[in-house]
Amino acid sequence: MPVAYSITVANSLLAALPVKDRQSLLAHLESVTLSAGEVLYRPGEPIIHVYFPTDTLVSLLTLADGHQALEVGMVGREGMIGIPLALGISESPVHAVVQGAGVALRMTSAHFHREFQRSAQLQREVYRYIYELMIQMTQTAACNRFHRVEPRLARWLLMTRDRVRSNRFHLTQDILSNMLGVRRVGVTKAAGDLRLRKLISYNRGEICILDAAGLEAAACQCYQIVKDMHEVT
Amino acid sequence: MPVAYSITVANSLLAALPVKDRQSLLAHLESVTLSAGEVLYRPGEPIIHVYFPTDTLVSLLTLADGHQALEVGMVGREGMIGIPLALGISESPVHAVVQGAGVALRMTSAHFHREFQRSAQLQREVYRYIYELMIQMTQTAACNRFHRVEPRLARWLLMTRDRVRSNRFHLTQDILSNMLGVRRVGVTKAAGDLRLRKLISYNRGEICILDAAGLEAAACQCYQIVKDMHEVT
DNA sequence: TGGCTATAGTGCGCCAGCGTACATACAGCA
DNA sequence: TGCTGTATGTACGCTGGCGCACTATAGCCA
Repeated sequence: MPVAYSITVANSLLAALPVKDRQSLLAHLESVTLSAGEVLYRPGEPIIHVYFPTDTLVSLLTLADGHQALEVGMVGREGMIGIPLALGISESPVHAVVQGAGVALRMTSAHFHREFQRSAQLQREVYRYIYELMIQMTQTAACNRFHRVEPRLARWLLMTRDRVRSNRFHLTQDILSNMLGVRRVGVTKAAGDLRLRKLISYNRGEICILDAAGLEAAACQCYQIVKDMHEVT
Repeated sequence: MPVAYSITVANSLLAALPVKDRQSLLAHLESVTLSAGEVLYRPGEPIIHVYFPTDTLVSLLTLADGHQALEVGMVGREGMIGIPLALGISESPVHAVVQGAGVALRMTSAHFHREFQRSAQLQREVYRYIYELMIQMTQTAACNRFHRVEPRLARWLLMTRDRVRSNRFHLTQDILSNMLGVRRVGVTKAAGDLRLRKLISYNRGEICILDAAGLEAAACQCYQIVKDMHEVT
């Protein structure tokens, strides 16, 4: 689908580009609707497109022998999927799975490569984003190691909210358990507790954040740490 | 200390550069001896130098509220310390702490910046290394989440061995516990077991790998996964 | 209307790792 | 020779999360 100029600002990474650079990207961008569960990248397979989410959410997942998946990064409107290309690598080290259905702008690897070489501004933004993603990844790693399920769940919901800019989203406990690297039952317990405290509500996958401030209090500090870094840098 | 050309090949990242590029770096490189425990970077503080380890080992550590440190990355002769500079950021998101004493080549941030702009080859190598580091980080994240202490310890020892190219190195259990994000006592147990199985020996911090193949068998697959990626890519 | 599937809730035994405290043991030095 | 600090080993109760199995409900479709 051809892309209107206006939609490019819906992705913060693109929005940060000067008008001229953004316009030059337009011709190669294509608007696609991604559906939940869709797998954008698999480790070892070549990257066909890069994606700039506007109102969708994508998880970066890694595997470990004999275990379920674990989310190591979350990408929404603030970033892009396909950063290996910016590092000169044409495949992804992780799975990229669509979490929240929605619209993203995409571009073939070849076009991205050309535009990337041409625009110093684009380079700057992408590298900066890689840095932010590394912060997110390292903090998430420590969080997964040390913190209890409930604070981690709270953090995850808040991060999702920031990226989809909505207090409601669709997510089953089963999927959540894969993100957090815990049993589904663990999510049931933690979520049940958050609901008891009137911080969230949910029903068959429809999650709603009722009290964002309260949820922040229930989350581990990792949420604030990553958020602060993002804003300061 | 002025640097002999020959030593530059001791760091794989530098060694991969064409002779010309490497020679142009020479003038700005300085050889320094790093001692164990030395802190190269602290989050929020500006990066003064970048480091190219030759026979030293540096840990990248992150903190989480109210907990000990956790290692999220390990850098030896195969890489460099200071990648944020390559991403246009002048501070490190993580602590960088010298684990194994030894020699590294270093360069001021300003010089690095200039050389980096000038040499497409250097850019290529550094970006490629960033990619590898991301693989290491994501795999480590999953490993820390899912695997037991003993396989993780085995993996850690093997990774260290690969980087210092020696079967002996100095490391107390206390330090190890910080790397793995577990109690010191947990390390005592796991290490004691590995010793019983004649895979390693140790005495007051002097660790020796006796049976590398056996240790690989005792380690989780994460070791091989990261290693394979490194070699294939 | 009934049956099927996806989602969520409960129960139970188990254990790795935690927090803590204390007991060695070795190494260097006065 | 003894002192002191560092490194290592042991013990004990606790608990969060695990694996597993089963139940309950809600939505969808035949």
